[in-house]
Amino acid sequence: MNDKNICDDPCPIARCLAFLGDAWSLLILRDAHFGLTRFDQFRKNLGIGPAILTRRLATLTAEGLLEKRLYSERPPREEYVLTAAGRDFLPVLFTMGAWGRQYRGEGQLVRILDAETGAEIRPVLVDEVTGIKIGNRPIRIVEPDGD
Amino acid sequence: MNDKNICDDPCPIARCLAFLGDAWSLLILRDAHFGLTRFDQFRKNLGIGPAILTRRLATLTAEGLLEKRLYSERPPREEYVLTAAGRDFLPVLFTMGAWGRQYRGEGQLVRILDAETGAEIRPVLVDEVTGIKIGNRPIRIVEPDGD
DNA sequence: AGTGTTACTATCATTTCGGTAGTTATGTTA
DNA sequence: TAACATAACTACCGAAATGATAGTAACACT
Repeated sequence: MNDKNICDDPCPIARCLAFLGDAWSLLILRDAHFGLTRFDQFRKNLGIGPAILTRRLATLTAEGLLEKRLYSERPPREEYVLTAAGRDFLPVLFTMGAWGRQYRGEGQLVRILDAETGAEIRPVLVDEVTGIKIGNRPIRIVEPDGD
Repeated sequence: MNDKNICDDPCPIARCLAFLGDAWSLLILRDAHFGLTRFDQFRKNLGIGPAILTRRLATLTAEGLLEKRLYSERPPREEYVLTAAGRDFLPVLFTMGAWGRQYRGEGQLVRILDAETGAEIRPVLVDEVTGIKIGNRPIRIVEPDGD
């Protein structure tokens, strides 16, 4: 799993996985979407070791999904907030959640509601143009021309 | 990252990540969706070591995303095919791909077309009931009742 | 001065990874 | 029939990553 190789990969899935291919990063992003911003909030909520958390936050920041923001000058304290790229990662988390709910849904699960209507959100991936669900039609992969 | 702990986690995203939280597993699933079924096909296409591939395939099989199928009796040879749970994982890969295309799209990328119409597929995650894009409305998380 | 808070860094045993070589069971070729 | 090829692995080992705990830095509060 070498980041450099993967970033040259013409597959957009591989590009995404180049640095987001581990569970901690995705769980950190999940928590960031649910409102957490500070080191100790992530650490306590995830039960992750501080060294690993530091490294993951640094990667997510370097890759532009999180941004450091000073929230106190004295003492100097920073928090991590989602960037546009980080916010746009939400669909990935939702889609994973939908799969987990369907295939690993034993027992009690967290529910995700529309904050205003209170209706449960049921995410479905569709084609933007046709509105047809992804997976219902055969697909064809086209490799890019040799440079 | 202990599987047992995470499987008790009430978050469906964490449940999904419990065993799918690494890049190789997701890339194997991607290749399975693109038609690969055999050990050596995965190994050559991914450039993954055989020991790791064996472990990942075993996990994906044990977790019900892939299924072993005998394709030759003499010599005995098995291949790996997607189950329903594996096929339903496609939206996760597509969503990752959409993010990768938008934020890591430098240079040439693979394109994914509808096999019949030839139109490029543009995946969007929407709420099944309202049709509104995920991310456009505030959400509320509801923890399950304490058993 | 002593304690608490927040965001880390340092250390180290254990685990996992990645790469190469070898194995098993068989078909194919000379 | 001996040698080679193929497919799907297993064994091994050095390197890297992980996880857990302890310690540090910069302050505020009492």
